[in-house]
Formats: sequence, structure tokens, C-alpha cells
Amino acid sequence: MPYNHRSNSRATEIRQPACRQCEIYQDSLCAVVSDDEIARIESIATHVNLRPGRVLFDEGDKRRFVYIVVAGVMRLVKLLTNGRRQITGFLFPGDHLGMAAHNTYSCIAEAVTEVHLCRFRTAKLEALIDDLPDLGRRLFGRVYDELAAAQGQITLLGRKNSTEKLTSFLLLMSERNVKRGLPPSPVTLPMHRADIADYLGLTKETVSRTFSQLKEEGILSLPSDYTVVLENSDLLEKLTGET
Amino acid sequence: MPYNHRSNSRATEIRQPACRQCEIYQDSLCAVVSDDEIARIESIATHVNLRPGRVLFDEGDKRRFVYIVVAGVMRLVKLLTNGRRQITGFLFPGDHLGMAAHNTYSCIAEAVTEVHLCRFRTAKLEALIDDLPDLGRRLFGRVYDELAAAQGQITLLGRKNSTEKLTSFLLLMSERNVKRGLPPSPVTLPMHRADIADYLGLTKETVSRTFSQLKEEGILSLPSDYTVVLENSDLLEKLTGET
DNA sequence: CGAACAGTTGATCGGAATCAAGCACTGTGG
DNA sequence: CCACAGTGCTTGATTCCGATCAACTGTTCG
Repeated sequence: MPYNHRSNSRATEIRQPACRQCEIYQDSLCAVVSDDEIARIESIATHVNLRPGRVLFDEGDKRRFVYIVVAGVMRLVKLLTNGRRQITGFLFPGDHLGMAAHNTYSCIAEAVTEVHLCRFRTAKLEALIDDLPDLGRRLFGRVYDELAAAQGQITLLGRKNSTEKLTSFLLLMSERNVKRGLPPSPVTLPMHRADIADYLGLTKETVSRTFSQLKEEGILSLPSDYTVVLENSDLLEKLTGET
Repeated sequence: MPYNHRSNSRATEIRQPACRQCEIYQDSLCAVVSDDEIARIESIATHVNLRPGRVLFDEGDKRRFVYIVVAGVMRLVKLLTNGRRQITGFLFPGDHLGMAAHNTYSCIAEAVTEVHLCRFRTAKLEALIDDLPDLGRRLFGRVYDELAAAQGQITLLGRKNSTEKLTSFLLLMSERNVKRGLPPSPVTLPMHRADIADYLGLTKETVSRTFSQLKEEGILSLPSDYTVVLENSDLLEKLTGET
């Protein structure tokens, strides 16, 4: 399994719900200012760990919990007939999952790597949101960001070719690095080729071929299967098909 | 132009902002209970009309206004190099557009038909949302619905073939009918074949061929280019590729 | 060691795109 | 009034990109 050698030690340990010490709390919903607010969030939080590949919830399950990813990576999956699979998103530390207007989950949530989650009872969190307007506003902003990201993904899937899809994906991952204060390259891919394929609407063979082609052209190099060095970001950006 | 013969008379007339008399207010954000709330919404609303094809705002424009569709249909568009175009969504009466976490619009908004919109200054609406928790909650629910719809569209674009795409689209339009209290069939398509193609990630030729094939198989009939009669909904549903 | 798994590479196939022509309807001007 | 240009839809012929099928490599783990 990729990535886990890096996250194993931290993700498996059950952390006491000490939000102030949590390394992601500034980037997440829990980025609150007052001690009172954080205490109230803390009081309703419990914790969950997941091994790679494990299902957190299924499409259609009763929506009892909302989660925040503390460590590791999750994937959201939709299934079609013939075993076709679409990954609608990857979730990284600070991202939340399980919020919705309906009382069932709209897709499957699975662990890509070893994962550590913060868990909230839906009703309790929603009550807290009603009580803490700042929390609601932050959640609001998040959801709109997700919606904008979804529009980007729709455009990618509907109109981009395989090279444009993969380069767009790599740039997105690189930008994630920068947001976390890391250098844009190298990019560490926590997921397998098949997951990248199911995210980009391709097959793992095409993903592999496109990687090889970009390597051939000197645009990137692959020190390992899960580490991508962006050798020419300018050229990479030109290949995304975006205006 | 399709559809306009039906909406012309109503959509072109400038309506006084009398929310209680507005035929979509029960289905929209403005579905409030108290007279005070509706009065406050009314007080910040102005009105806009658009001819088919006109651009309401461009991607990257400063986000000054939020809109609600009162009559007609809008499309949200993203452009790529080579003039490629992806429609990320169609907006019908009761739908809103222009809400976001950022201060620029994330895509182009254009009128498909003659359109009548309610318009709100971003800052004023956001202040009102802070003031009226019910309004915020309703908006919240809407956005989550949009997110779930986007996940469906992602799955459609990533993994469905042309027949599955078109049948899924027609069923979606049929369900819209039912929600508005209309019979599931016939479905009136307000947009051209090229718009359907750019929504489904196909070409207009493929859309046309797929319509012909479904007609051939007796699954639907086309009294006109813009009217689809679903002759066999059960079979149509089986063709969507969904589990 | 060998089975299982992930990734790569090669050969072939097929579905949708592309290129092109024709049809139906609409609106316009001589 | 009718010729004709413009627009949108359909249908046909061909092409091409990515899927599929298959073989092989390298790594991990029991």
C-alpha cells in the first residue's frame, strides 16, 4: 500500500479529543476562535479509525454521522451496472463528509489509506450549527468550494482528453501541497492507478500510458509509483486544456 | 427558438416585486412563513429580463448579484481551449445562481430561453441570511441538493455511454415535471440539441442519433423536436445504467 | 519459493467524434 | 408570392482515441 508508511504511526493512535492540539483544526470546520465554541465542538466529537479499503458508509445508509478527516485519505464512490465505478472525490485532512439535505448518504465512503476521523452525531452537529453562526458560515463556505470543484470535475470529465485529465489532476494535487505549506513538487499520490482512473473517467491502462508519455516528454519523473516530480510546471499547465 | 412561445407572454412583463403573488415563491428560497421575512426579502429584490442567448455574467466577473430564476431557463457554462464547451447545469424557475464562497463567479451564466430573474445585491442578501436563520437553512439545503446532483452528473460523464446519458437526462427532466405537479410525460426540452450535447459530454450528432435509436425502439416519440413522449418509462429507466 | 497484486506495455477493437451532405422550417426581400 | 439564405436536426462515411484483452515485470508477503 502506498502512503501508509508515512501516516501509519499517527493515524492508528487513538487521539484524545483535544481540538486545540489537533494538527488540522485550523484548516477545518473546527477553526473557531473562542474557547467556548471549541469546547462545545469537542464535547460532541468521538473518533474513528479505518484500515485501507474499509467502507465507512454505503450509499442509501441512514445518515447518522458527519465526519471530519483528521489523517489519511478517503474516497467517495458511486457504482453503476457492470461493476463500473466513479470516484466523485477524494477527501484529505480537514475535509468533512456526510453533510446533506437528505437523511441518507448519497454515495459510498471508503478509506484509501489508513484514516483517522472525527465523528459527530448528525442531530447534535446540526443543533450546534444552529447555535454557532460562525460554524455555519464556515461550513457554508466549504460547501460552495466543493460545488465549484464539482463544476471543474464535470468539465474535466465531459470535455477533456486523457492527457488534459491527468495533468489537471496532478496540478490540483500540487496546489493542495502549496495550500498546506509544502512545495508544489514532488506530489505524493496516496491512491492507486485504478483510483486515479475511476476519478478521471479513464482505465488504469490509459492512466499508466499517459504517465509514461509525460515522463517521455520530460514533463514529470516518477521516482516511485506514488511520487511524481513535476519537471516542467509551465508546460504541464499548458496541457490542462484550460483557457 | 423552442419553448418561448409558451413563456413569452409572462416572462417579458416586468413584474412588481410582489413576492406573495409570485408563482415560484413556494418552491424557492423565498418560501418563508412570516410576513416580516417576505417583506424584507421583497425590499431588497429588483428584477431582470433576458433574451435567449444573452449572457448574465461571465466567469471571473465580480460577484455583485445573486439571482433567482422566476421564469425561463438558464445555463451555466465552462469554456476550454479549441472552443470546447461544457454546460455544468441548467437552471429552472425557483433555482438560484451566483452564491459562492469567492467574490467572483465561477462560470458563465446565459439565458437559454427568454428569462425573468429576481436580483439581490450580494452583500444585502448575505446580511439578510445572517439575520434570518430560516433563510440560511433553506439555502443550505438547496446547496446540498446541488452537490448531490453534481455527483450524479460526475458519474454520468465519467462512466455512462451515450444511451445511458440521454435516458438519464430525460428521466431527470421527467422527474422535474412531477415535482412541479405535471405528468411525467411529455417532457418539454427548452434547449437545443447542441446544449443537450454540451451538458452530456457528447456531440449534437450523437444526441440526435441516440434520439433516433430510442424512437426506433419505441421507447419514446418526438411529436416535435422539443417535445419528448416517454412511451416506455420502465424500459427507459433500465437503460440509465444505474443499479 | 510462489501466489497475489500493482503497474506497464503491446495488439486489437469499438463507440463516439469528425467531416460532410441533405432535409425541414423560418424569415426576408425582390 | 415565391426564391433563397439561415438555422437546426438528421443521417451517412470515415477516423481516431481510449477501452479491452493479454502478456510481462517487479514487489510484497506468507
